[in-house]
Amino acid sequence: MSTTLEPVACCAPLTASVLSDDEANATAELFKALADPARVRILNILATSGGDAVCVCNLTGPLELAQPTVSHHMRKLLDAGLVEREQRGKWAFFSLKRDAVETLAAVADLTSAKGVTS
Amino acid sequence: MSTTLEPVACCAPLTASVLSDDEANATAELFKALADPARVRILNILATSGGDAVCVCNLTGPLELAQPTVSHHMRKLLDAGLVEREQRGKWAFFSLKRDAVETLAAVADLTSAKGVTS
DNA sequence: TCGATACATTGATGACTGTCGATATGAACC
DNA sequence: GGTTCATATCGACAGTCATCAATGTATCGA
Repeated sequence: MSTTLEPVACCAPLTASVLSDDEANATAELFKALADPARVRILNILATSGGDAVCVCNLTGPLELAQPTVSHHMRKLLDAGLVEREQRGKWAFFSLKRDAVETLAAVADLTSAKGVTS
Repeated sequence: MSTTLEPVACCAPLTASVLSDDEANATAELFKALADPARVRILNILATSGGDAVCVCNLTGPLELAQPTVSHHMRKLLDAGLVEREQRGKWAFFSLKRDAVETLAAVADLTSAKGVTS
């Protein structure tokens, strides 16, 4: 009965499907955009603003960060496709991009149990 | 009619609830654990292995990374609470931690529309 | 006990990232 | 046109991170 309990070699063929480089990179990039407390707070503010766009001057205060820093973070979120930018006069308004957030939720689920879906 | 279209000041009171430092940091830490292509692939391999634990020697191959590097990534995932470690003789087997993945999915949803529940 | 194997840890290095002051851009108002 | 205000970009700095060679630790087989 020692055969099944302690395999001589653990390195089985590993039939699991491995993500392609592009898929893994894209997923990591998406998570990188969220891997910072300031950006997490920004997205939370946007999410809890009832769908309305928020201008940068409304973010520097709660975040306690300098204006260039906030601008830097907004660019990251913009590049990741998580937010949208809309110019209103002097002000730049940002809002959550719905489909991107759905993608995020999907990827989070993908991490848990995808790759075997039919 | 110019009053409502272009506000003199955009900086409204901003009633949105701001995440606490601890909450934002914890969320960012969780995403940091996923902000790397290698770790994304590792989780995907663990997820697609049908719930069975996978040993490190099954990871170095597909990941094309040196053994210390894989060990480094496993520690990150372990610290984030995303995986569990089980020693079987010489081998270290890792498996996905179910509740942690559920937390991840919850946080991903939190980012989209929490703070107004109830 | 000895050698081999699997994995973790250390130390070093190169690359990336968050932060902010200074400056540039651009729109609104006089 | 000139001034003011909101935002973006640049440049610099400090801190973090991914990577791997070398080494340490622990387990198994002989």
